[in-house]
Amino acid sequence: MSRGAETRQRIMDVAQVSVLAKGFDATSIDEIVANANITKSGFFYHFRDKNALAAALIDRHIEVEDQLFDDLLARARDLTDDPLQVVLIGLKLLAELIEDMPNGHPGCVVATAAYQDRLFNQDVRAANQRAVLGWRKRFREMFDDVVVAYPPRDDVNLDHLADMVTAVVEGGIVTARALGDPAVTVQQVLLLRSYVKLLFTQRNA
Amino acid sequence: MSRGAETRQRIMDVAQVSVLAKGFDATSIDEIVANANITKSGFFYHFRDKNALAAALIDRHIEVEDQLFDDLLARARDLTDDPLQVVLIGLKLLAELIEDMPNGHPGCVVATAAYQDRLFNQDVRAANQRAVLGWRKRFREMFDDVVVAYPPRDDVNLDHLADMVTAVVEGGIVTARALGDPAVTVQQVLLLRSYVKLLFTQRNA
DNA sequence: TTGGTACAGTACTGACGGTGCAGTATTTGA
DNA sequence: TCAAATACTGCACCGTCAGTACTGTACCAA
Repeated sequence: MSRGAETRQRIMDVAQVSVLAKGFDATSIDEIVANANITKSGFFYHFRDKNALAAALIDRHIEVEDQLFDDLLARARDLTDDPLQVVLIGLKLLAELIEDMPNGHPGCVVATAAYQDRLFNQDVRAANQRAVLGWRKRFREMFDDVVVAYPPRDDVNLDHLADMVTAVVEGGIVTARALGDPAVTVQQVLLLRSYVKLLFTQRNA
Repeated sequence: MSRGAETRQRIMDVAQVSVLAKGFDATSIDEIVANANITKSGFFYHFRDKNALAAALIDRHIEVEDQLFDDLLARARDLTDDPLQVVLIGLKLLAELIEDMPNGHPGCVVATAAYQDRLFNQDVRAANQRAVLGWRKRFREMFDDVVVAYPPRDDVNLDHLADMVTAVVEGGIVTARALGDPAVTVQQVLLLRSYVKLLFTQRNA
C-alpha cells in the first residue's frame, strides 16, 4: 500500500473508533486529526469535507458487512440444502451475531445517515441507498428460492419481505437504543424468523 | 392561556415546523427566534437550552400520538368485538394513516433522538424511553386479549411482539428514508399485520 | 407601589467546519 | 539523477452556531 493510502486508512480507522463510540457528529475533525497524528491540512488533503469521510466509512462498512453475510450464508448452506432452512438458519446466525456484539449492534451507519439531512449530502445518501438495495437483492434471491418449494400462506411481495430484514434490524437498533436495552434487536430478528417460518410452513405440516 | 404560555407554545410551533422539514440539528435557534418574533433572550427565558426544547417537543409529540392511537383503536373496536380483528383492523388503519401523510411519516422524533447521543441529553432520552414503553404497554394489552381466544402458533414473548410494532414502524421509516421511497413504511406495517394474522390464525381454520 | 413575570437589546465566548496558501519532505518515473 | 508529482506541515483566518452575561423595561397582580 502506498504512503497516501496508508494515511487515508489510518484516518478512517481512528475516525471509525470515535464514530462508533460517540456518533458521527460528536466526532470532531480536530479530534481525528490529533489521534491520526496528522494536521488538519493533511485531513483535508484526503477528504474534501466531513461528508466525504462519512461516505468512505459507509462504503467500507458495506463491504465488511457483505463479507459478513456471505460467510454467514455459506455456513447456513453448509448445514442444509433446503432453501427455507437456509433462511431460517441464516436469521438465527444473524441473531447470534448481533447478540455477540458487546454493546449491542454498533449503531448501524445507515440509520444515522438517514436521520441527519443537513449533516450528510447526496453522496452519503447515495452510498446509503446502495447498501439497502444490496440487502434487498440478497434476501430477495433467497426468498425466490424458498417460494419454489414452499408456497407462501399469505400474499406478500417478496421485495417488501426482503426489505423487512433491513427494516427489522434497523428498527430493532433504534428501539434498543431508545429503551437502553441491547437485547431488543436480537428479539426482533427472531420474531422476523418466526414470521418467515409461519409464512412458508404448510398449514397441515 | 397566559402570555408566557402563549409565547412558549409559539416557539414550539415554529420549531416543530422547521424540525419536521429539516431535522433538529438543521434548525438553528436564531432561525426559531426570527420566526417566532422574539429575541434570543426570550428563547432562553423559556428553554434552558436546545435540549429542553427537544424534550418538550417529544413530550408533546407523545401526547398527540397517544390521542391518535386512541382514536384509531376506538374506530377499530367500533367495527368488531373480536380482539384479533381489533389488532388487524388497527394495523390496517395505522398503515392508512401513515400512507396519508404527504411526504411519508414525518421522521419520528424517537429515532432522531436515539441516534444523536451528543445532541441530546438524559432528559430527552428519558422522554424517548417513556414513549416506547407507552407503546409497548398499549400493544401488549391488545395482544393479551388476543391470546385468550387465539392460541399463538409459535412461542413468542408478547412484550417482544408489542415492541415489534415500534420496531417495524421505526425501521420502516429509516429504510424509507434511506431508499427515498415513503411507501416502504406502509409496506412494512402491512407485513407485520400479515405476521400477526398468521401467528394467531388456527392451522385448520 | 412594590415585586414578580416576561421579555428586548447588546455584546461576547468557544467550539467547530472549512478555506487559502506558501513551504517542505518524500516518492516516482523518465 | 533530476524533475515532477504526491503527500503532506504550518498558520492565519472566516462564518455559523449554541450558549452566557448583564442591563433595561413593559406589564400585570396583590
